[in-house]
Amino acid sequence: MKTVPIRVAWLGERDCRDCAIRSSALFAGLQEVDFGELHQPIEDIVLDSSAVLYRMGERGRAVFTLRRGLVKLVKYLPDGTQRIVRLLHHSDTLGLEALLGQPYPHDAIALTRCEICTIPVSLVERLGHEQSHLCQELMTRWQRALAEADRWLAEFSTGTARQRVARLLLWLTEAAPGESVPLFGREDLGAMLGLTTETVSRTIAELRRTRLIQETSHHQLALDQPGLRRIAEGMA
Amino acid sequence: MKTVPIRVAWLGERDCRDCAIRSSALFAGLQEVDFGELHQPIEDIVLDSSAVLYRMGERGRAVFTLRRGLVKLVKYLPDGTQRIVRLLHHSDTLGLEALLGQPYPHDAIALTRCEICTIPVSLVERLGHEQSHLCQELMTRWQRALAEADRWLAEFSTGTARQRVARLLLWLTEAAPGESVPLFGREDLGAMLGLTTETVSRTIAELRRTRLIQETSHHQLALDQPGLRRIAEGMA
DNA sequence: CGCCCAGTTGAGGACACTCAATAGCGGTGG
DNA sequence: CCACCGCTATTGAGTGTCCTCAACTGGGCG
Repeated sequence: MKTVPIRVAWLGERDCRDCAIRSSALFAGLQEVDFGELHQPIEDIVLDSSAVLYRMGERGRAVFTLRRGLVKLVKYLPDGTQRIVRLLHHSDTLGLEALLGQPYPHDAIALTRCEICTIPVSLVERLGHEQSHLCQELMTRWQRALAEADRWLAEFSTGTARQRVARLLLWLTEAAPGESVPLFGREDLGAMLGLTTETVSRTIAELRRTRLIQETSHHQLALDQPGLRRIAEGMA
Repeated sequence: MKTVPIRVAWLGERDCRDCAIRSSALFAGLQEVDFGELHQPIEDIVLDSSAVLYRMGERGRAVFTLRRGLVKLVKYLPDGTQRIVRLLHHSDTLGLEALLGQPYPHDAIALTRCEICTIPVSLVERLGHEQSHLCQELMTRWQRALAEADRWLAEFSTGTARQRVARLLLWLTEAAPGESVPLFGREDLGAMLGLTTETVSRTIAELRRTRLIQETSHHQLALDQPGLRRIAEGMA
């Protein structure tokens, strides 16, 4: 269990009006006029892979919108082993617990280089009083998180190692359509799937031998999606 | 895959003012005056064990507060096997997805006899416009659900069969402190823990032999909590 | 009374885990 | 520039757990 120092590059502040993911961002429903209120404190940061966004137990003063990259949420069992309970990607929201004044319930750690919007809780609260639409938007975030959690449980903790790995790879293509799939460290994959690093390694090696996955460049994969889908569903 | 007919006993309508779990219920924060608005449409129903509250895919027009009993949320994998993704108990909220106009994402099925408040979505929406406090309350519900989901993943899908069963039994005592623990069918237990019915059966039998659990009456257990805790943490 | 379903138990095998040794890769320093 | 170190990934052998298939038991209910 090692700690990675936070390395943050400040991109400077920007206006949400110009944000590339505005349509899927937290303030999507607000009318133009509202943006006047919030152009100051929102900050846009970049995290390197394996940098820590926040730690479990920290009292949060911000929620985050993930603009680019992948973030893992990590829980630790009593015996010290870690379990990755969810993966967040483009346009997902992190740290909603802060809105309720609660400490963050996981470690949030970047799996790839990430761009992240930092939104102070105070700002959301201020807007929340006037904008009942924001409430709807927030609930949608919660709901999405919950749906992902359920799916995670159903797909990535059930079935053989081959099935789990196949499902995870397919999930990763869905998460970033068109882009090539990043291949994570075996330890992370194991923690996501409830498997040991050795088992994951063997499984990946076998998928490679049978040409269902191919490494196009450094830690980037091309998938045989139909083939993997057959495996994921247990038809192989 | 069999279907169980809904058996519903209508208790008649009642005023939330008198509700026994009002302090933990959805409208906890509303001032007295607000109750005038909502004494009509909230209904209080009773479900027998294994009755269906709602089915996955149904377009929901109500959210539910569980006043008494246990409810399972069931998802079905592509191959038809079922997985119980969460258990709900006293004062939990179900079907929040209906507030977003979405279909329910699971089957909700009573595991014990249940008392459940049915709250029309229209009512929540109506109140939501005036009461920003309600928004906070709703988010708290979402958050609790998510925390449970994460815990579920970490505790009940990891470790040996003995550990999982022990953790689930301990969870059940937490969920209803003081009361005796209900022992579910082996099939349900398996679906909760990602194990087969046979494995669960063997494990339960072994726990019984080693006196860590004892059947006090029909499907009711007394637990050796310290002993089970040792197993749950892997110290046995 | 006998059926039916749920639970139990057994035998055998498959799969994933453990422990351990090796191979590859990147970075550092001589 | 190359040798060395450390870390990650890979591979192997052996073991243990859980799954599968199957037979049997017992209680509840028609």
